[in-house]
Amino acid sequence: MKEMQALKEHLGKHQLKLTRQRELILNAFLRQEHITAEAMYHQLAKADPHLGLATIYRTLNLFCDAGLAQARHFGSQTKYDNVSHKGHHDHLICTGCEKIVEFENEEIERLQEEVATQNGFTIKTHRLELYGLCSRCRH
Amino acid sequence: MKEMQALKEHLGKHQLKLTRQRELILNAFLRQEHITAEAMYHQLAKADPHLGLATIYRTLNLFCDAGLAQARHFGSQTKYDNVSHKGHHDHLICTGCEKIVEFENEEIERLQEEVATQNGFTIKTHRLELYGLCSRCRH
DNA sequence: TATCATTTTGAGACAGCTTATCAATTTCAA
DNA sequence: TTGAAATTGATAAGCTGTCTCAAAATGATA
Repeated sequence: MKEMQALKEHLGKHQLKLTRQRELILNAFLRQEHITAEAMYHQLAKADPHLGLATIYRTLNLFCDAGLAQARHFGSQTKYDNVSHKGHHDHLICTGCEKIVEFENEEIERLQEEVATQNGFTIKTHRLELYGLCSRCRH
Repeated sequence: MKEMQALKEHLGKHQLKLTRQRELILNAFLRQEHITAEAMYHQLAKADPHLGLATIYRTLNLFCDAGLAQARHFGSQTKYDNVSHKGHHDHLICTGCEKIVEFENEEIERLQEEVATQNGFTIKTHRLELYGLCSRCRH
């Protein structure tokens, strides 16, 4: 599993340790496209009733540092996106009803690469969010 | 000033009143491209030391309802964008040295509109961030 | 201009989400 | 196996934003 390898590499580089909790949370996280800490807390309560919410937050933030996850703030909550499902999932967000529609557009991706190259950058990940009103909320 | 007109129109339609505070906050807001409630609170402390933070929040949210402002959640804070400023730029962010390069790409913007239309959305604003390494940090 | 129902304000209490604290536990290199 | 260092769990604390409510301001009406 390449995500586990990536995590181990990050841990090694930063004198961090691989724990049972981190493995557990990573496995659960990889099954998601995006999830909140709170949702993961409830989801993992069965597997480990003593797993603390703080540990979930710490670990998800660790995944962000390791490049496995990306935090997205919406409303008052933070959603953690699974980066391995991403790059092909940008978001259309309705500011009226908070509905989120995922989309992919290869042409946009290509132009992003172009812009990056022009500026001497090598893209690792990106975030594209379009905010507006869905057809229902426009009326 | 057309923003003041728009505000008055909105107030009239909703049985709301024009107050000294709302005028003060609007004038300050129009000078900004985007600002947080907290920042505006400090900025206006000189003009009116008794202006409450809750009033700032209420008023900025009112501007959103009136279509003058657009709230965006950024990190743990909410930024209120001045809708009348349209010089929008996107960001290239180096994860090595945290350098930020601003760019604009009309083609990407056009494609965004296209995607939104296909999904029945009307875009009000967007956010595009490309994360990667700049030429210096790649080595 | 005076009246007065309605809206708004300011100050602080409150609520939701996230992070900090810290003693106890776990990891992992030696 | 040992022990320094990192991590955990439980909870306190912090931060941002909203709610409450008595007092003040607004503005339609007379």
